[in-house]
Amino acid sequence: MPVTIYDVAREAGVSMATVSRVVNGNPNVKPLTRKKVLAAIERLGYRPNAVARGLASKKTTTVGVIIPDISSLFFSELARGIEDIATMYKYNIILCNSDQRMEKELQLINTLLEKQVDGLLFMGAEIKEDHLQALTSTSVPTVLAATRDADNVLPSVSIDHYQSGYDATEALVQRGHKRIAMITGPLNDPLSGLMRFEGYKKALIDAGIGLVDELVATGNLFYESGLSLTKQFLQLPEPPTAIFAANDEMAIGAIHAIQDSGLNVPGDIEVIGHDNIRLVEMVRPRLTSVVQPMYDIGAVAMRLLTKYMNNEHVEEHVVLLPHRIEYRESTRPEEA
Amino acid sequence: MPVTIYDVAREAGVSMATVSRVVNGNPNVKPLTRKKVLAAIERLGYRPNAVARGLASKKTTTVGVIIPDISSLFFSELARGIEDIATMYKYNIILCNSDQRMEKELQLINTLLEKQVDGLLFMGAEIKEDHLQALTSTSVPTVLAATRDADNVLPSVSIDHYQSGYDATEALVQRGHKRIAMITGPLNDPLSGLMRFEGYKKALIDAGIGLVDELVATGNLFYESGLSLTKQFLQLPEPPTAIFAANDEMAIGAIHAIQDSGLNVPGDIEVIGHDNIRLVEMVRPRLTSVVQPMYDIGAVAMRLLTKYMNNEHVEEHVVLLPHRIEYRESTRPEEA
DNA sequence: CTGTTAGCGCCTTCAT
DNA sequence: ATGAAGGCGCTAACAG
Repeated sequence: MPVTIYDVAREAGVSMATVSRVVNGNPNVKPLTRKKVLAAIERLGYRPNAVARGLASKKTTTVGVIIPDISSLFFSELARGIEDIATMYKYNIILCNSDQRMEKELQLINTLLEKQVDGLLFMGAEIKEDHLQALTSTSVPTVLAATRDADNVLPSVSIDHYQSGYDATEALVQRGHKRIAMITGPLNDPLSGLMRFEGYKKALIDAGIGLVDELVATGNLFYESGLSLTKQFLQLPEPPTAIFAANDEMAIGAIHAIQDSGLNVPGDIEVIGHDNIRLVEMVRPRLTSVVQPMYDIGAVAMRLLTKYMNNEHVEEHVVLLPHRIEYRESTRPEEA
Repeated sequence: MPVTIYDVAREAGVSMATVSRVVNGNPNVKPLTRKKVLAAIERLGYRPNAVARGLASKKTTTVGVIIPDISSLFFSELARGIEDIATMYKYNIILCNSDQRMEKELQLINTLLEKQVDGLLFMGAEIKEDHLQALTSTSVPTVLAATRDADNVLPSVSIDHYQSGYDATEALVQRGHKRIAMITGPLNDPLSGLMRFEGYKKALIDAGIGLVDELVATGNLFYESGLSLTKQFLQLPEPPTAIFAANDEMAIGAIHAIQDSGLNVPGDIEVIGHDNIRLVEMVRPRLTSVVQPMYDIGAVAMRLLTKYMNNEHVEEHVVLLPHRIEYRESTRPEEA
């Protein structure tokens, strides 16, 4: 039923090799011949079969993308960066949600390899030995986006989470705060969880303040957890005067908890978030946040992957993108 | 280099057909033989080539998904519903952003068909003749999600946008309002734009209020437009006492504009949004909104698609999911 | 229950 | 510049 390259060849009075050449833009075709073939293609409504092409050429122009949760504000932005660059380089993406479940992740890697993707883009929290094993035992190139394996064996694109945690805390220190609370992410996440927390601790120590256990709480990155954990902070005999939350959603929860208790942000308590998702502009006061360039991470990761798929030389296989703090109304102007 | 079904056959001392059978779970294999084959597969680390399988079987277990923008709060939720059900039925999805540009949409349809997807899930605003043409001239089944073509020629899953606009407005009418403003979506979008607006008009007329031009503004669905358009409303000699925004982002913008001008929500002005994205819980006051079940629309659309791909009988090819209003603090309790 | 044999639609040398 | 022919790895009758 569907028209094949063979039908076109017959219609145009040439061989299938010639049709293949014009379809693939091979210059070794006489203009007149090309024209005939093009006409036949048009007449028959020929549409190349990418699966057949994939089998013959061993390239699918498709990359697999494993993402924790596409409905997340954070990851969907990353995904957009990935897809845009993929499109630019003529790749399509197969998108899979992993919910960060290791078993699912490993199974997805396998499925995607079965589908003969030309490359793999992996997002997740912790990269364990099993991941490395699965990802390095194939010749299909892989790039990690917004994460990194401990020994930097895999190419990756991310920011320095230790430093970003440090910077956020330091900004609060510089505003004269002594009681700076942190709502961390899950600590089994080495980067967005642990590293940001480590940065926080170091900044406190460097400031001669030191860590106070009661000012640290571990959240789950969702709004509600920022809300409830902050309420607990507020019941302390001596509540914090500033809060650093490991992501923006929790930071916004913190703001609301503070406001609900009749206090003012930033007047009574300053709040700083992390990631700078679009939401930060959609609350009052607008949230000061550490900018993690999600879109760019996705875009750069995909670009890097194209280089590997193309066997191009790459200078640095671990790229750290810069971060910075975007100041808004949830913090006061810095003290002089 | 890679191990093929043929290698496994040799290793196990059987024919490739037998290997194929055990790989595909065909019951017509003696247990002992199956065991031998499985052992050989294990030993060789065989991984089936889905591209070859696709060529031979004419099934790719992959569906194409065309979405306006995966980074949107609205569509990413839809996408998650799609992907979850796809996974449940063993399909993978190729995800493509269209930005609702017709040219891009048509080109994506073509690319996805070249890739031999088993089905197509389309999201977008307006379904034009060209779309219909492209989508109906192939035997690959298509389902529209969160949209619908005017003549219902294609299967679709959505809500009744006319009714939802009507209901939102009526809720405001019932609260005693006479000056009810609406911030519409782009009116070239027949459903989320035009239909909701039509519902609004009808509700006003039914209430004996009638349409007031100065109380209608067209936004672009983004927060900023809700913010700025509401500011304009507030400068009217006689500002509205209630606002219905065509989506939640604009509604939140409206709330902030009202608050910025020193007025109270819902005390001075009530606000109602549309869609019920996760954001509605993350503002103060929390936003009353018309629930459009994004996740379910995606899930149901995908489920419907599996039926078509499977040649199952379907009762109703146009499904309208129910909507309702979730009341929160941006509206006052209904007057008795 | 198992093996044989054709393709699936295209790319890609290798000749010409 | 063009054609012929051999796969790519697997499924799907069809025999047996």
